[in-house]
Amino acid sequence: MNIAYRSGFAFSAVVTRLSRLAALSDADRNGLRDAESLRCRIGAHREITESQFDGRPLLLVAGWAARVRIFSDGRRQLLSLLLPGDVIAAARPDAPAAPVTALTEVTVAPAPTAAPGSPLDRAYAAAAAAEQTHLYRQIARLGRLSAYERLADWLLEVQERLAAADLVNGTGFPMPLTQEVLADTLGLTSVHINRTLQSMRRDGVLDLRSGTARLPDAQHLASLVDYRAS
Amino acid sequence: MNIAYRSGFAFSAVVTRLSRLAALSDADRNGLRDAESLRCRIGAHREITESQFDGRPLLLVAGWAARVRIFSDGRRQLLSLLLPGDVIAAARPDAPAAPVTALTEVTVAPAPTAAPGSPLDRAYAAAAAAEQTHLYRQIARLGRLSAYERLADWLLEVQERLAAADLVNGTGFPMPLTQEVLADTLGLTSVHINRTLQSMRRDGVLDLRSGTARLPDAQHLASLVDYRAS
DNA sequence: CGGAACTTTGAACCGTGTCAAGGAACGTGG
DNA sequence: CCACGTTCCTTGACACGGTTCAAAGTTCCG
Repeated sequence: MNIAYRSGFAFSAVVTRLSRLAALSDADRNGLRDAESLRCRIGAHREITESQFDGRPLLLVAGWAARVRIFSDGRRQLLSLLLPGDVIAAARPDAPAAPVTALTEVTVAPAPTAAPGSPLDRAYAAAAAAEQTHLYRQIARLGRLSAYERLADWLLEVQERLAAADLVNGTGFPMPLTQEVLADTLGLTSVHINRTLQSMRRDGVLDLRSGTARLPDAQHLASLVDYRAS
Repeated sequence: MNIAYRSGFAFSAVVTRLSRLAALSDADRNGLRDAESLRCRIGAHREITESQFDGRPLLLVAGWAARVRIFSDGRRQLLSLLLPGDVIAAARPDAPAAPVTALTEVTVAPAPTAAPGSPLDRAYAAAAAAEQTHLYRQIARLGRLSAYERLADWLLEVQERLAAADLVNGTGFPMPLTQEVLADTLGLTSVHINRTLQSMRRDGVLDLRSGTARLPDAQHLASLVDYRAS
């Protein structure tokens, strides 16, 4: 019962998130606590591999990460965003090169193994299902939405996902990505991201300063992209 | 042992595909045969729901299908393509509206349940993993590739996936989609798909006639999109 | 105080969309 | 077997959203 544990805010994102996916048992919660003691910090821009913990899946305790595809000519696309409380599935050896990269400084811990059918197991399954939903949404975003709409839809998704880990409060939510990373997420250029962000600010639908975002009119953004909250 | 079974080519796509994902046991193969007798045909443009077989996942025995997102203003995006041998996972009730639609006439059968750890179970898991890989690839395609590149990458993917079900032969492979459906797959317009297809034909890298495609220079297409076959 | 990383701005350019119309292919019924 | 309607494919002219290139401004941090 060390200091890190007692102050333990860093871990609460994981517990909060997973608890909402399935009612965890005490055994599950203890397993998560044990895993916490093994947590480790990874600097921004570093690659995250499961090798730290002999190939087990990881829990993203704090910070933002993403699965990234880089083309040989330098083009880059973020495939899937990983937020605190998300599970980083073990990469299959045959998988094509799509490493997970830390977008900010990141804290990870090994995911405790769950007994089949246990609440924790169901939470993992629900997390995997949620990730698939995010992939579908990203596809629709890239395929059919304009730059303004892509940003609107993405901001709504991030807000909702962070809320699931209790990381949204009255003043908004953390948004630590640079405009260039945002561009690689949304399939645009950083120049155009910049212009689009400004037009959202002008419209009074976005307040983004010093790494914190607020959506004063989420309703309106949602109507732009016919968004159904889950 | 009815006629349909003995001539049973329709089913071999499923068995072929799953056998390559994991060495199936005889019990698994028998289960697939039993499932076959329950197969049912669904017309093009009809929605495919699991309700036909009390909510169990389905096997796509023949024909093409896709998970589709339709926006309220009519925009449409195909999220994930389903080819013969693919597993159509049961939709979770909380899932956002992304129904599976038959793109051609389609034959489905209920997926036999697999004992945990059995070869069939591993085949299902591998199929799910493959689907996730396809989603990542679709994201990279939509986010960072030009129209010409998107088509090249998509054609290569389809060829490879159909080959996994033994549906590619010397004369090419089936490609029954209209240019409009192709547009909704690749996030483009049908007019632009048309122009891009023509330019591929002019370049001698695509032969597409009467529902059959051939890629005379797959190598070159692969180099365009730095493609690594799996 | 200096440098690196990030954001902002402008002007020109281009890939893709839009709109509109005509042509080919295909199935269906007389 | 032809006539017809429907669906799909093709083409042209033009518009526009987003990119490119280049440079200046800002913020942050050592």
